[in-house]
Amino acid sequence: MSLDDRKLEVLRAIVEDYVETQEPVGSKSLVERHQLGVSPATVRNDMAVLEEEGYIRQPHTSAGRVPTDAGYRLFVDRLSKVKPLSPAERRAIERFLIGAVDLDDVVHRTVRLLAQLTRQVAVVQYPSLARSSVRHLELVPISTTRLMLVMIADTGRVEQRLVELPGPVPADDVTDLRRRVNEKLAGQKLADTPPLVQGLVDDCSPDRRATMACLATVLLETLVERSEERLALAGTANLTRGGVLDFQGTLRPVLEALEEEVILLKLIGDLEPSTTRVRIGDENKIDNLRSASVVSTGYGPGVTIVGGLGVLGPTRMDYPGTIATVRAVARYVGDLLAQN
Amino acid sequence: MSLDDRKLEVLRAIVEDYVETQEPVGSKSLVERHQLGVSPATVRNDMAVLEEEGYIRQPHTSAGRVPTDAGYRLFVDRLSKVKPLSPAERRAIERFLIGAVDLDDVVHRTVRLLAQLTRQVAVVQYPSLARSSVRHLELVPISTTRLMLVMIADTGRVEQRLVELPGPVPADDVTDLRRRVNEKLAGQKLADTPPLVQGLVDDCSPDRRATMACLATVLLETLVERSEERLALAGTANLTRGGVLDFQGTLRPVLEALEEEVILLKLIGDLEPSTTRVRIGDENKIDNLRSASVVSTGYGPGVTIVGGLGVLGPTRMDYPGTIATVRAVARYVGDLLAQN
DNA sequence: ACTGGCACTCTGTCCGCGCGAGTGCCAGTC
DNA sequence: GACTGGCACTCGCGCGGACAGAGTGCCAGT
Repeated sequence: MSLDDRKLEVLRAIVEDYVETQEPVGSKSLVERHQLGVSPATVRNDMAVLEEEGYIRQPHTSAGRVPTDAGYRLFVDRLSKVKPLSPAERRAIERFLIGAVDLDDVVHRTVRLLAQLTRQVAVVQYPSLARSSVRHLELVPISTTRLMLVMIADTGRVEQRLVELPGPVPADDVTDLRRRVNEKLAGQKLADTPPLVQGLVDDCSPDRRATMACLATVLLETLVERSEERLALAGTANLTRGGVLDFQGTLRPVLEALEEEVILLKLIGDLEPSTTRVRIGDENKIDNLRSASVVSTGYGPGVTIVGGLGVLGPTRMDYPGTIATVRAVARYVGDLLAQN
Repeated sequence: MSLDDRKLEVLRAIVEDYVETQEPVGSKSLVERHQLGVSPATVRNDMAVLEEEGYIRQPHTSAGRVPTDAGYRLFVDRLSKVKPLSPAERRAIERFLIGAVDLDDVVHRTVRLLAQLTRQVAVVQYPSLARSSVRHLELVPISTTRLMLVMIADTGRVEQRLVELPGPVPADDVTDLRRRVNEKLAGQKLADTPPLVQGLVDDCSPDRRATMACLATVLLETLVERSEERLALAGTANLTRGGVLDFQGTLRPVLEALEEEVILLKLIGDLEPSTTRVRIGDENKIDNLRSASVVSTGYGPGVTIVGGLGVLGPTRMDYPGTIATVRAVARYVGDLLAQN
């Protein structure tokens, strides 16, 4: 049995009402609040069908209906219209992002902005090293046998690592190392560097090889293995919004999930399609987030994507509004990065 | 009326039982669980006095007693013995901190360790810039009119900022700038730098003065104003431990407070006395944290203190254990920093 | 100074009840 | 055939009373 237009309309009404009131919605109140042009009894029949198809369910016999994950899915895919941002929101975004002085600042401002606008938990991934190029590598002597390696990426990220050298290295040698390393690696995509690093060691004169090998190890760690991504998080207090009603009674599992960077990255960091992605309830495949939805998208200067950002909230969330906000913020951040 | 030894013993017993069971403790169960050598009736009299003095209170008439903030205070100051760490905990600390590769890593591992050991929310402040010295300043050309300024502090912190120059500057000039800046500032305490920065501009030849002035502005921001401290946070999920019982029903205010870096810094960042500090309930002067206690201490290589760390939990917390753990972790972190 | 006993108070819980919202179904109507 | 009005039914929820249990304060006695 396929769903005709009115049934879809009923589903949309249920989702909208439920999101707003947080209470199971019944047939009578539904026809009162929306111009469906039919009687409650008819709506009831439609509801029965929608329930059979798995889009809505009753918390208890003889209570109103509540959308299921599948119901939200259908709503997001086919029923919701994009909600344009209010001018006030646009202004808020602009005001908030102006005046950011460096990458850290941009990321922090963005994540707070997102949390504030969506009134949900916001996550912003730092520009991914895997998608960055090396802009410059700097070697700073700390002591005779220690160097600080500083890598500056074109996305603005700066990573540093301490290098323990096998023996004392004179200042001139450091200068030489710095030159060689930069000649070889500057401008390269991080992903392409490993063979080049190996080349660096091979090209070295034997007496310096040990030093270079040391440096190479740390370089590889910094450039590749350690490309473990960084994140910023804000708005956890928003989880307490809907009372304890959302998240089936306890925030525990959600807070736990939010502490795991790996999990968050999986949620927002899957950057393949450049479009906005919505994961509803079970769809995000993480037990702790059974009753949470994630709206995420990629961002970057121009069309390239260097990182992800998104928000997490109860499945019962204002999808159209959230999607619009996430998109808008991502676009503004992209523009901001493009200016650098 | 002063409190004799037995009354203090009763208070200690009440605190210990309440912390453990989370339930108001009555006179009968008290004599059962502790060898007080007197009858419940006697204990009741003592309790009446303790209540009069404000150390305990009854949630409702005819319920057991619960310690007040003042009760916990007295307990912490005079009644609790330091609880030595278990060998397992010592091992956990060592294992956890070994293998940290850089400052970020140290801080993150520490904060997670603290959260795990105390089963509470942990906060670690990055080594304060205000207490650091400049180790090296690096200028990296990004474009002809842009420099990246990277400051490396002796505590391992690395700060970067973008400098917009008034006009194109040739590479040689950058080298010169770098040399001058380092000659003047390297090795100086950050707090002492402002006059030196001014000197840098004054000493400059007129044609380069505009550039140097630009750089100086950013330097000052980076070195002083922007000494806004950084923090790491972990273990928020532990807030949900005692059910919703702690924190009078809602985590909301606590989560909100935890999002405010300023507030957290005030809590753990007051580094004057090098001893461990315990702030109980109202004592921390923040409305949102009325029902929370904070145990914090400073850490640093050797005897100097470069930052603070601590944990936050319900006033009903295991003070002796928490204090011991916080101290131990701070000492280990200090040792770790000293090695650099 | 401590103790045993007693009356009292209060909370939490369980039960039963009635209300109201909401449903499913069915017969009737357009 | 699709929609509607009506009706009986089901449940969750809130309310009030009764009850058990824990804990107290007080007092007289040792």
